[in-house]
Amino acid sequence: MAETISTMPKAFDHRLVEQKIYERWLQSGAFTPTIDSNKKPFTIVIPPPNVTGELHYGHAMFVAFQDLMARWHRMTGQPTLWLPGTDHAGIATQNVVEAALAKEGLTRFDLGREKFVARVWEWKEKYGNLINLQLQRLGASVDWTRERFTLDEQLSSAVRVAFVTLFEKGLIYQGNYIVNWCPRCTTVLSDLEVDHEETTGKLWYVRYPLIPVDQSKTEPDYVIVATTRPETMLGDTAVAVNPGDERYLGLIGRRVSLPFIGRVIPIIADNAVDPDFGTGAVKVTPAHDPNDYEIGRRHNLPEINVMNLNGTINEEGGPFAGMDRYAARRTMIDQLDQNGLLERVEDHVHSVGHCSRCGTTVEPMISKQWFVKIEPLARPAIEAVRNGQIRFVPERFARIYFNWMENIRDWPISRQLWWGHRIPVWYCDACNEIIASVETPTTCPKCQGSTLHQDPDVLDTWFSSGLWPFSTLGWPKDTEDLRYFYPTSVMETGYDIIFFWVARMIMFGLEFTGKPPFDVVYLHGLLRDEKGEKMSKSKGNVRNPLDMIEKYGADALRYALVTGSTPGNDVKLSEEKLEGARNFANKLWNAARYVLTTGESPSSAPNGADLSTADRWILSRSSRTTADVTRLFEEFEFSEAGRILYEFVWNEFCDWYIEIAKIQLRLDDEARQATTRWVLFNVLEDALKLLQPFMPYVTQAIWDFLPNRRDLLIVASWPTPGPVDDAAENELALVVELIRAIRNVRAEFKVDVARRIPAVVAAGNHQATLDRERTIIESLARVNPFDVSPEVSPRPQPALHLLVGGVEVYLPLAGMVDLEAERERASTEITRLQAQITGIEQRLSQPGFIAKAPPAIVDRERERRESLLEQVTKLQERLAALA
RNA sequence: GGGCGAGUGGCUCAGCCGGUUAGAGCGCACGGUUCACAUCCGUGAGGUCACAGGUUCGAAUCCUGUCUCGCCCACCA
Repeated sequence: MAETISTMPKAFDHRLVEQKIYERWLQSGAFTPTIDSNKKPFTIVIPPPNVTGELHYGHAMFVAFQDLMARWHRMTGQPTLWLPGTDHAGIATQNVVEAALAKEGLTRFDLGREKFVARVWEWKEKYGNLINLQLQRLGASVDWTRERFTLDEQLSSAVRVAFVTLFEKGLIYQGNYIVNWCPRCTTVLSDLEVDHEETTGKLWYVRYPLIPVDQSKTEPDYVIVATTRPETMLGDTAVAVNPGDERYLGLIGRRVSLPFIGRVIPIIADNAVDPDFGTGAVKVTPAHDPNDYEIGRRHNLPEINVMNLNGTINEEGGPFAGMDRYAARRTMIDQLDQNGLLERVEDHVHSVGHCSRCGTTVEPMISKQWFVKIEPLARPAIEAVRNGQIRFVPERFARIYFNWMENIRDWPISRQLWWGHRIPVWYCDACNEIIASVETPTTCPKCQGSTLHQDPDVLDTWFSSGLWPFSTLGWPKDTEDLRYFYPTSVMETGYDIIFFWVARMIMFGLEFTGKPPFDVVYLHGLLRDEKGEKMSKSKGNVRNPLDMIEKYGADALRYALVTGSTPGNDVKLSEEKLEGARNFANKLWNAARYVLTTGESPSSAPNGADLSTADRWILSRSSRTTADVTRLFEEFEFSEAGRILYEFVWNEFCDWYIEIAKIQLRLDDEARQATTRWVLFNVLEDALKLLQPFMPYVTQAIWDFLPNRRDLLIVASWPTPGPVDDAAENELALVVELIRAIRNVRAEFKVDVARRIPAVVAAGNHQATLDRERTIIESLARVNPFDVSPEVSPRPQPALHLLVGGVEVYLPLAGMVDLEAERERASTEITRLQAQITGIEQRLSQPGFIAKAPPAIVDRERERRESLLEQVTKLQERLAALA
């Protein structure tokens, strides 16, 4: 497969390689794991994207993280399954299709249920395919042979089994309760599907006429109540006051007449009433307010629903029947005002619930719905996290999870929608028996009647998503996949769906499989645009990841998404960041180009004694990087791993080792050349392996050029770190520092880049090192001659003077040395060093430091002081010499 | 009303289970077209780590409080 260097373009062009490489991955079968009972698998099920539309950046982020994990684990030899699929996304998809229909001037009712659902399926086909295409373009190493969709027959059967199981355990019940109702979607919503927004509304003070008991003139003739939703007064069935409120003591038990309707309703006492709010008297509308609902239940008040499902007033609303709720509100206020029943109006800031899918103001209403009794499911789900069976990364989200789970309320699961899993409940027309059944029943088990009709509602889309980690693997059947890959390893998703999804998966996983569905919940931050705004279609700041892939490459996008952030913290993505990542991919590409031009790597590893200091240094750095990246991956610190790889590749391998390698290869020394090539290839290969999870395309593209490469990089084995070589690292650090210092003065004194300057070095005990590395120093610092001896006497004069560690360098630059400036430089440096010494001495003399600080720290401080003092001495001698 | 996160060079962010001289990328300044790369190379400037207390031999890092920004939760008629 190896291509030749001559075909390697000067810059990495992702457009030329990405799709071909993906094709090869597919053909290789590498994405499909081989089940091996001797090996522990690594499993991630994808958070199924909604088939509402195309993927956006946020999806690209989870792809980047999950693919990184999958690719890494695959290379460590674990059978790795990353299972793809999509979510039918009930209300969301129904709404987008309805919106599309609206453009044709149609509603779903014009089509009817069957045809409408067919339309949604067409939509699903289109966007499901687009999503898959996008996943491929992103390089997702998902196992397409196991692709799932929440409405697949198998998954639908899982839904029915789950429902019936809960039903039979008494954990699913049907009831009339107050729920959130979206009048536009005409469906119930769970609390989570309601977004609350601070809104400045009005508080209307309305007079409710008291029914007189005697004709005494001293009593008031009405009670004033304050309301933000006057239209709901049509359904009032009481006025409530706090039992301790002295103002109203005499009125409790009295009755008022409800304006417009004339209904006579009692004044009751209830502790839920806050005497300090409004007038201290509150209208009670059990059918349209959650608080009032509770009060109503406590006092056995009638529950009068005054609204139709579309938000218009129903026949209970008397004169307002048929009007929209807001039109009714305006009309009622006008009339109250005209009749002298409106006491006053105030501005009032309160939070108003909106449908999270369409933005319509939600109406609390009493409605008959199916609910999951959640507490019995929540308890073990809390415990599983508390006892560490499931770990949240970052940990703080566990507290958020606990807080929600401990205050959880029953979950309304029925939805008055057409797109979704039909509730597996049938009603017998003859005897009204309720039949929950996995298979469609034909006769009523109670009366044997054969006229049955199915509940028209569908299930909340999250009901099926909650089963996803195991329904995708075959549950409720006891499949080989389920046995092998479940529980899954990591659930990687955004922190915004902890309640919607993560919590439900944990509850359902424990309930239905007896096991936590995953070991770790890794939560990435949310992606924001360069201004820090949440990306959303309504804001118009969503960009198609394909555009960015086209421009910068999938590798760049992925690298940019994974680095420069911490788990759980939001990420701002700018094009500058993508550019940087693209440049990094190109840097790697060019490093590889260079390595390839050097020829071929010797087939056998060199004898350790043949390695130069620089060889040993880069191999040691490579080992350290390998160990660090592996550790960071294990700790889910992907960003940090990406950063150290960047530094290693760019700053160590490219900036230093390759430059040194060029020198070593120029030497007339075949053994040295061979060794250098071996090191170049060796380090490059490991770097490619380590970067494969971040940048799978460019690394594979380079891999293809390496000689004797048959296998794909994706199935190469993860590198194991070799030994570290502290001696080599220290020696090269000195060499680098020395070269930098010389370059620094050259730049400062504007010495022509090409010009070689002489250097005289007093190396002290670094004599051997500098002698050995002289070729490198001469070449990279452009010095010649490079005159090294333990001590220099006499000192060159005039000359620029540098102090690097314990090494003194004299640069006798004819005509450039200004004695006064040199004195200045030396004394500035002395001042700087003295300040450091003073700092250290303060530390050392602080009471307790020597006694309490770890000895290693104390020793280090002492050594530093010695070294600094030595430098100061040298500088003082220098100063004296300049005088 | 409760909770969480953030505040570090011009910008975007690391570091934060305490310990040399607080790092990176971008931007900026100066200098570079020879043999991997101008999507580049070399050199440099730039930070009272939001503020105030405290703990400690030692604090960007731990504790308390304050301010600013963002987010989440909550049945504010």
